[in-house]
Amino acid sequence: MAMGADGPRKRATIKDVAQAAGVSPGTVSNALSGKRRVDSATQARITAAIERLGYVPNLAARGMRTGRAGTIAIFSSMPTAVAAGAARLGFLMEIAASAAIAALESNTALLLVPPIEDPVRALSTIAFDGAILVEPETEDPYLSLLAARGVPTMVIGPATEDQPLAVRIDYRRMAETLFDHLHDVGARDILLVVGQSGRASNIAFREVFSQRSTAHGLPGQEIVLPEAEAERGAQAALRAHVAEFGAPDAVLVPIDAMATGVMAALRELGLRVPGDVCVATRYDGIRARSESPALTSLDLHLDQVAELAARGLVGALDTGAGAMVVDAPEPDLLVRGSTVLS
Amino acid sequence: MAMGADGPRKRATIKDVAQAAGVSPGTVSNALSGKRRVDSATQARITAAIERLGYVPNLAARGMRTGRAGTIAIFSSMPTAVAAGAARLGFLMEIAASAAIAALESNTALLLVPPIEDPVRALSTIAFDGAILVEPETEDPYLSLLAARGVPTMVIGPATEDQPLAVRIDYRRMAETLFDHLHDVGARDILLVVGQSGRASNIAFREVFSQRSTAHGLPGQEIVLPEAEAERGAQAALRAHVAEFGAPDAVLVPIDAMATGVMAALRELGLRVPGDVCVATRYDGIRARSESPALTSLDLHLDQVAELAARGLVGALDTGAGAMVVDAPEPDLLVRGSTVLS
DNA sequence: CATGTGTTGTAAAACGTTTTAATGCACTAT
DNA sequence: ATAGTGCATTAAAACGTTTTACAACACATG
Repeated sequence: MAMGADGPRKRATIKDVAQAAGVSPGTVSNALSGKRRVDSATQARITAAIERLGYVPNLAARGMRTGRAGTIAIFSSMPTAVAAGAARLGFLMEIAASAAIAALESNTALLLVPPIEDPVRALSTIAFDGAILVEPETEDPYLSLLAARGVPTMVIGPATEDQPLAVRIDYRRMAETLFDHLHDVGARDILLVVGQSGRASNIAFREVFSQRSTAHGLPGQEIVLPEAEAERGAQAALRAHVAEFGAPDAVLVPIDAMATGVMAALRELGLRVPGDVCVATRYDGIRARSESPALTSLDLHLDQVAELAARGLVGALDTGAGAMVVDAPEPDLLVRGSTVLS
Repeated sequence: MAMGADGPRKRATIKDVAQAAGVSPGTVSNALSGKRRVDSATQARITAAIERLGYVPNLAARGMRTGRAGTIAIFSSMPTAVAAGAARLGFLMEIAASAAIAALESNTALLLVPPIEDPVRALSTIAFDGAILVEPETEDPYLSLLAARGVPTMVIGPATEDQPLAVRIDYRRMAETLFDHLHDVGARDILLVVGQSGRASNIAFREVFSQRSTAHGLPGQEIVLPEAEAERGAQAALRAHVAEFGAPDAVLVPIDAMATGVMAALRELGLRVPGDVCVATRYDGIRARSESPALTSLDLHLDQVAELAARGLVGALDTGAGAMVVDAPEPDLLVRGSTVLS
């Protein structure tokens, strides 16, 4: 000791505080956490010492002892979550922003985990107590990994029986709202353009579309595409469809990247929106808004959804409660220029 | 021990692995980290044991020993960062998304820390090795807190002498590019609408605007507003300005929320964009794109900026290098319908 | 007086890793 | 033979908390 001069002062520890306040480390710990009463006089001495020494708890040490990291992670396996440019700001980021706020109010920080090639490595590199998983697939790799590791996981997505923590999204309701709007504005030859993967939202949209079409006695044609080349694929597919069958009255295209492709194809073909063809999509994101005309879509109330998810997860972690399933708020229709002349 | 049945199996520790492989914990640690050579035979036994026991390192324990949390945090004190709804997806989130990807490639996770009332609490609740600070103010509370705590902090923002880690943003260049574009499309009576706070970007825009206006012999009027009520304030101020001075040829309004207000006021006054008045803003975000016509703005290459910042910070943490200052890529003009008829 | 009860405080163990200094061991060079 | 040199490994000491079991004391109760 007595290391002389002005080297980078080592950070004060709880021991230093204890010594300065003339108590034991355990007492300081109790004073800090409030887990046990400490005499108000000692309490005062301790807070004074903390102040004077500029003590900041070592969170790693605390975490090792308590087994809590004080963080939750947000994941998504959606390939679109990592789209380029400003479109990167989609669904996932909108939820993340709100979840971060809600989490921080519970003294928990949010880890942003982008989709990467090697989920396993991510999970063993990053310390977190629980996870929020956005729109898991049917056999989602993250979900099974997290389950195997026993990490409490809050799913934002489809309702499943065996998922104890969830904010349930009603994709059928979305499909119904959009379909009915198109029908209301007079569309009869409605075309569905939808993703191929087994995601719940694709399935729900196809089911509802088919049911509603049958019920109204409409043709109900659909184009099913792989999600990967969403924009380009949708553009080409729509072009081909119009060439073969002529133009529909309306296109219902839940995935916004595909909606961009659809709009491009319609422009290319000289078809007017909404004069010749109406278009509606699901997520009111930057893509829907940057189109001209802007696309009719849904307000999914993602801020509320995120808050429910974050609070629910943190609550479950704190109380040890195993299950908490709530429904997302009902989506509201946002009528824009792509279905109604402004 | 011998606790009978099937309780929730305790997670395997490095000791268990060591025992199973017939070596000491230290050797397992070395095998894991690669910090020292271990014989390939023992290496194999160890990896086998890890596999068999499903061992996952306890990151808190590791962190305590190494003093590294394996995370970096991203902050911003910008009030606009927490705007409501989809507008929440601004600048900050766009940077965060890209930074998260870059960080994860270096085995570092990104903590999303929204602006809150009590920064001090956030800093002692959350464990992180370094920070990315977006657009700090002149006397930024976060910056001084982080500095006081000795946390390496990468600033994305204005160039300052004493900041060792930075991705420098050239706000003057942005102002010049936008002003010159407005001048090029024929605007002569250009109005600047800008924020009141001491943020570098406000200062740069005012300086450049004044210099350029003088150089060209233009009136160069400006409206300076508090950032808080950006949208409403800009709308009212522009209305008043037009009432007093008549309509300008063009409005240069760097803050996108204010640009929204300006557009609203122009609509209200029955002025056509770009026929009567051109409008340009700085950040090509959701607001700029959702306007009709969409607003001419700048591509700031935020993905590259974020990558530079994240990599630079992680590099500095790893190597202990104290300084790393780089320039952000030059912004590119995005000409849209608000300055040129499409 | 003996016993119980509640309140503050303490000492020491534990959490699971990494790192340091030391140990054996095989081999080479003197 | 002796010393020197690497190499692979180990034992044990940290890292800074929280928690457990216990002690000391004051006070009330029988």
